[in-house]
Amino acid sequence: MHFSSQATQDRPERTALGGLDAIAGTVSFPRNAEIHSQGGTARHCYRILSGCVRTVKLMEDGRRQVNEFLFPGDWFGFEAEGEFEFAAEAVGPVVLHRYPRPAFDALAAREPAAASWLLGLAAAQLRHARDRMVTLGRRTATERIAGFLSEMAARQPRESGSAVALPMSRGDIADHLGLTIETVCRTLAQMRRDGAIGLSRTSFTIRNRAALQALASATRH
Amino acid sequence: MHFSSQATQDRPERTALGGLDAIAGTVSFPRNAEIHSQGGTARHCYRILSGCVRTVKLMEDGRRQVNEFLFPGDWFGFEAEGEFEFAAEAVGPVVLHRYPRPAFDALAAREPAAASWLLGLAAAQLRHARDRMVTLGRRTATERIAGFLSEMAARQPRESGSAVALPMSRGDIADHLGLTIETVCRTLAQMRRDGAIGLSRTSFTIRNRAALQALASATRH
DNA sequence: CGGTCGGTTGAGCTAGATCAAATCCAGTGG
DNA sequence: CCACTGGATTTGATCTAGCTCAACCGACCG
Repeated sequence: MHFSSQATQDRPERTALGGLDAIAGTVSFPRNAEIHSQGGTARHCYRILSGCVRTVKLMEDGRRQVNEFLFPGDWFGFEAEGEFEFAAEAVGPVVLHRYPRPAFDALAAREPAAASWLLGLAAAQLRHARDRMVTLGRRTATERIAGFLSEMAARQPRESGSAVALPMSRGDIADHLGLTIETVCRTLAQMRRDGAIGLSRTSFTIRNRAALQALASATRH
Repeated sequence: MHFSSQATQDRPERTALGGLDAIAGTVSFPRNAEIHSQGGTARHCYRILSGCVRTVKLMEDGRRQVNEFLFPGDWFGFEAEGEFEFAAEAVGPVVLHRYPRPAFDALAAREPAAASWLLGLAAAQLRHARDRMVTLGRRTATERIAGFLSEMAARQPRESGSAVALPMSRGDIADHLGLTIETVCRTLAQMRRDGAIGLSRTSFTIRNRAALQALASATRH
């Protein structure tokens, strides 16, 4: 899978896209605050400075899909045209840079470097979204959870063997992976019993990377 | 859901992006031929002139995910960086315009209009991919099938009430919706029995649009 | 110290998968 | 034109991964 791109694509802002600094505003949100709503007018796009954001689609009857978890350096909201197709919510306290869409779009239209950087960003998110379709369409609960833990570990730079933060709730994880809270709990508990991971409410450690990888891509039958 | 964008975004080619014509080659593929392979070097991107293409991800053990079905006017392969993350295959006989990536990328880097058109294309596919995540993560088999039929009907311009082509096999549909062939068959048969659709192997007709819409977005419980 | 809100665990239940036959064509050859 | 053949589709019977319902736990908070 590909996760590398999102965390590293804030670079152009400091080089070819210096113009972005000029239009950025800094905003903060507390835990569970709505940064923008599903269906709301897309007036800004955002880059995360600190904290974790979830993007959420809600069905009329309350079923929920968490499209992605976003971390410092990640951008969101730039692909909306007119209105947001999903809500963005703060998982914990977050600080963001916020860019007004008119100025942002104008910069992309004017600066070829900005446009191509933005295209790369969209392409990376598209590739990531397609990986997730395989997960949601064809993987078992154990594979989904193991893959999710691996992704979290890969996206959080830290010394190997140390704890990986799980800032989001079990419900968020369930709605991200197309499972229920109970299945997430049970599967995590089983992995702990098997010695693959250490587990606490808000973090985990990889005890046996090979076992976790095996679970993430188990060949069926 | 959004499907409109893909079928209409060949327009700039005839206006601001006249340069694309100069680098296009025309190629044909027979039924089930591989247009490009998963993991192959991304030397071209493509636009469909006629026929239907499926983009496919294959897991090591043979589980398959059909990311999308593409129709005349749709583009694919432009978001690959280095190598393709999925294979593209001809559902039936297809004719394509093929664009060498170096020339294509150069045009996008040079022409702001080309870049912004391409960004719109990527953004549309991203929004579509995210709609599909809700389907794959949270919808029932009946909702998936009803939604799929509605999408096919919306994407194939034709006089209302006439038959909608289903050029792809039941297996393709199953792998697109994260179901099995048997579930696809049974669900379609049930909808026919309920009078919502007329059904043949390679097409269907909408007999009762309201009933189909209701099935596509049934409120659970 | 009691309340509340996540999280965990247990006991069935069911939508959809799996396994197993038919059946239906489309294409082929006579 | 018709019989034949192989893959695609349909239908039936059964199984099970993951869901639902329910109870309990435990950390944090005022």
